[in-house]
Amino acid sequence: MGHDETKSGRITPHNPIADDGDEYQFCSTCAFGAVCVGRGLDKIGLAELHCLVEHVGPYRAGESIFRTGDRFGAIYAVRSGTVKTRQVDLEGRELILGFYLPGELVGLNAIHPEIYPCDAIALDKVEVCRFSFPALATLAMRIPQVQKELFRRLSKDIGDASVRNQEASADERLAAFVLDLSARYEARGFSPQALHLSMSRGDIANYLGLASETVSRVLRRFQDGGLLTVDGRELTISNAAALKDIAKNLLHH
Amino acid sequence: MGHDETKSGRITPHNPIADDGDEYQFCSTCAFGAVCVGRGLDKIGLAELHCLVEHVGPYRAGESIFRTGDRFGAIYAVRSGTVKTRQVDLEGRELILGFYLPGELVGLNAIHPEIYPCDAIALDKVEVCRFSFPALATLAMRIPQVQKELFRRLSKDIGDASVRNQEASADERLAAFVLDLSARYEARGFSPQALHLSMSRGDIANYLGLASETVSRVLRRFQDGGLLTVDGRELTISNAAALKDIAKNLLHH
DNA sequence: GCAGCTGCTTGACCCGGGTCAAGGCGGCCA
DNA sequence: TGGCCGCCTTGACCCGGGTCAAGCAGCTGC
Repeated sequence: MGHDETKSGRITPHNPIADDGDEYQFCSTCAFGAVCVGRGLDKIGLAELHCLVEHVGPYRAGESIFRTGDRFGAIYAVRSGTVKTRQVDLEGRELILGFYLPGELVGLNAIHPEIYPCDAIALDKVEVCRFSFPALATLAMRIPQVQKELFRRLSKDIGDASVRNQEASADERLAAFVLDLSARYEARGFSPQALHLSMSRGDIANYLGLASETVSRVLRRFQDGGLLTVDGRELTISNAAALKDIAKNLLHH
Repeated sequence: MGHDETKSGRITPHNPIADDGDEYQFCSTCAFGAVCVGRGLDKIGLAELHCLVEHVGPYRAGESIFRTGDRFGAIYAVRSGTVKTRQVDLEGRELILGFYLPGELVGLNAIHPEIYPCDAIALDKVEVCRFSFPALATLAMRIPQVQKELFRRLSKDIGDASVRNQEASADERLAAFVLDLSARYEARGFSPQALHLSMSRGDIANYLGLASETVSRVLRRFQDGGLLTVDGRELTISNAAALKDIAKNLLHH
């Protein structure tokens, strides 16, 4: 990590901010940054991103990062832990919109209404990076990769949301949910087989449009069929191929 | 279109592009332009948008504007007619993602995969404006309103897509669908009471996750209850308040 | 005119999964 | 250590809406 790669004509070897190692270290733990690095954002761009980011947290399970109706000012990248977003309808029923793992962006759906349309709630100990949206938009005017990355992330969320709209059996939904989580963990360097479910069965059910009893029953059936093992909130996938076959119509890969 | 514009020092008084009336006329019929005007895009910005837009069509009912797997290069604004987007799954079943009325943007979900993830199909005679996305992104780097409008539209589509994910009864879905169409027509200057459904019952059913028989039955029930009148594909809303009450949990306004 | 087709409507039946209810299993605090 | 509370599981029952099937209305072409 302590390696300094002086590109072009850098001449301030002792300046900590000039230490690329530190930059990368910072960004390898900060999700959005990591993506930018991966996608070719250069070191100067990275440094600028670095300047406008603000570390927030840790939040404890149950605490809100933002709430419905708050004025929109920033998007958040999850650094550690898991966040859920939810709406509460007129009758007080909860509707889970999504779960966000480290490296994922929360709040993109608030740009349009300029008000957060949902609550973002920590499911466990959570740390986030806060990106002031006006500042980010301004940076995007100067750095094409930043703009491109924002467009890409926004577009991706549209696609992801539409996939969920499909009518599908409980088995298909759950298989797809498990595989989706697995792939997202894997993309972040975690094991794709052994996953920890930070959310309750009730949250999963709500998110998938099922009853929590159904989630229990289907998981048991999957376990009896040798597709996976569940022990409380620890889940181990043992036959990914079979799960993929069940979920094939929902996989957007 | 044969107009040439010299930006910054404008010195060509007889140049048709300098005629603001023409510009606005153009954009009042071109959906995206209209929005830009409404949101304060200045005349110079408008002229630049004008340059990169390309009129395409008319398409006849059933023709594709783009197809699944085509390389992403542009987004489309509907000028007239109605467009549906759909995916076809492995078993050949269709899944309707959305319907697009004049003034609405199609193709935003293709930015991320860089491949159109769905087909866009004309439901009747359709004309569109084609915006080269690279060109639009470049313009967005220079004109904040263009960038902002793109972010806004992308964000809005995320919110709209998530709303549909809710579990809801057939009555709620249909009431919300009718009211949504009504509001979108009204926003474009059409009557909010008397709507023409360009899509088949099957398409509506598919979009809402219902069977077409159910759509028929619910519409009949609504008609018997005096909420609306249906005659083939002509629909007249007679009791919007009652519909809103049925759909209240799905209305995102 | 009639045939044929496609989209819509209506009825009869049935099943996936929601609901209700009764435990079981931890985890936390006194 | 015990009692409580939240989460999870499992069983029994039931209903909304899907499916199947039959008829109907409007359109196009011969």
